[in-house]
Amino acid sequence: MIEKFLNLSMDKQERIINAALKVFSQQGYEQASTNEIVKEAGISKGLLFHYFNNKKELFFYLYGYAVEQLMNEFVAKLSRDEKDIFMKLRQAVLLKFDLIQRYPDVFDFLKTAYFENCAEIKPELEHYNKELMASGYSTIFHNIDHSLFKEGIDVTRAIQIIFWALEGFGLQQQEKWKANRYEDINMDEVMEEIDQYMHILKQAFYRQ
Amino acid sequence: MIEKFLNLSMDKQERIINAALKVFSQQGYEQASTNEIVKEAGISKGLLFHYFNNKKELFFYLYGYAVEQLMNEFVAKLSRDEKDIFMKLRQAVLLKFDLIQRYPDVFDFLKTAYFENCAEIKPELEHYNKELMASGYSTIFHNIDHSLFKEGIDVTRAIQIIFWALEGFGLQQQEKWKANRYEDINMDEVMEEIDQYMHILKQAFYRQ
DNA sequence: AGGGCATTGACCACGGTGGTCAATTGGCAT
DNA sequence: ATGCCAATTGACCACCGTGGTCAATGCCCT
Repeated sequence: MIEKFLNLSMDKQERIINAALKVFSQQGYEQASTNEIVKEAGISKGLLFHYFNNKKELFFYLYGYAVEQLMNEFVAKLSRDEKDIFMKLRQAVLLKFDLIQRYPDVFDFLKTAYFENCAEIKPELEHYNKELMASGYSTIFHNIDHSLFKEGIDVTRAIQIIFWALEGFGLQQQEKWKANRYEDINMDEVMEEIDQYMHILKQAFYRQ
Repeated sequence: MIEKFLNLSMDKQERIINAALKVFSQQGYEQASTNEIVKEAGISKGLLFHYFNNKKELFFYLYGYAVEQLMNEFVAKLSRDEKDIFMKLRQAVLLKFDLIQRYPDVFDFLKTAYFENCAEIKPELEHYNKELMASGYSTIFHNIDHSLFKEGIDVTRAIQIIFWALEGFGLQQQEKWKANRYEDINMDEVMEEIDQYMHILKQAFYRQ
């Protein structure tokens, strides 16, 4: 079944994958129609169900693909031995923005999958999602040097605050970007803005 | 049409409103079925369409109701002359949690309405949502005393950070509460946790 | 008794769904 | 050329739930 799909030429695989990612991420599992997917991919309905037994199987194949595509790169590129939380988070954000720009549909798919509500897939999905988040967080927060912080500061909470600040900033940016296409974004400006926030927090929390 | 609805006894109005709020907030506009709403409200289909011309009209009536119920109270209770951003945000969060507990469905409705994607209502809705957020933010950030901050600090960004920290904390809590019923929550513990974060930020940003 | 509003729920046309399968195509070995 | 088999098509299916209607009924007041 699915071996047939894997024997396809790479670009045909990708055409189908991208079409499905797009439709699922725009409509959510239940609303996403296989009709729209095949139209978007430029193949016939029959062929899709020749490769995947049913909608659910297709969805979870995509989920696996997306996780592999994004998370593996994320975990791989985030340097394991960076001990400065600011540098680490800066790196993580940069990487995240890079991934969003390079694989917008993959990223969106994972995001909507995270909030998926459909009963048919929710339980299974929730389990995977938890693992995913946990591995992401551990990659970020592992091996952080607490001794760089001012004495008497609650380091765990301080780190949490730094993280929330970056998360908030990220969401604010995404709100701004809704209209624009990703290419038109001046990443230098964005990073400079981030660094301003980091600077404030560094002065607040780090030994001078 | 709708005058007939307004002439109903309060508790019947509320039964219908609550049913509709619940279904809309759980399923989103398009997925929400009028069948389910009337079943939940314990009335017949015909009656619903006797009060509201169509689904859309019902939805926007609910939206107005929800805004009135929540925002008016929020704006009214948030003291206009509090100049300390920490006190103001503490008040705002407390108020927000209180509203979530007292009107969970109303709150959820507004939240899902904010992320609504359905083309039939999105444009109109987006407009209202923007106004809503703007008025909320201005209520919070108006009349803040910048002179309480340490010299040389970028106050605007510092305030932003404080806000993001609280927002992040709030989201983290909501994640935790997903399982629990709102009544089982120990609000004192939550507030104490908040105060710990506030304390850290205060030390970081305020003149001592 | 009867006028008139509140209320019912069976009914409708419709659109779209996930999935199937007999028929066709296309490429390759003979 | 021929035969063969896998890749591919798209018309087709049964099904479901939808938003909305409307003739009929219930109920209350005069």
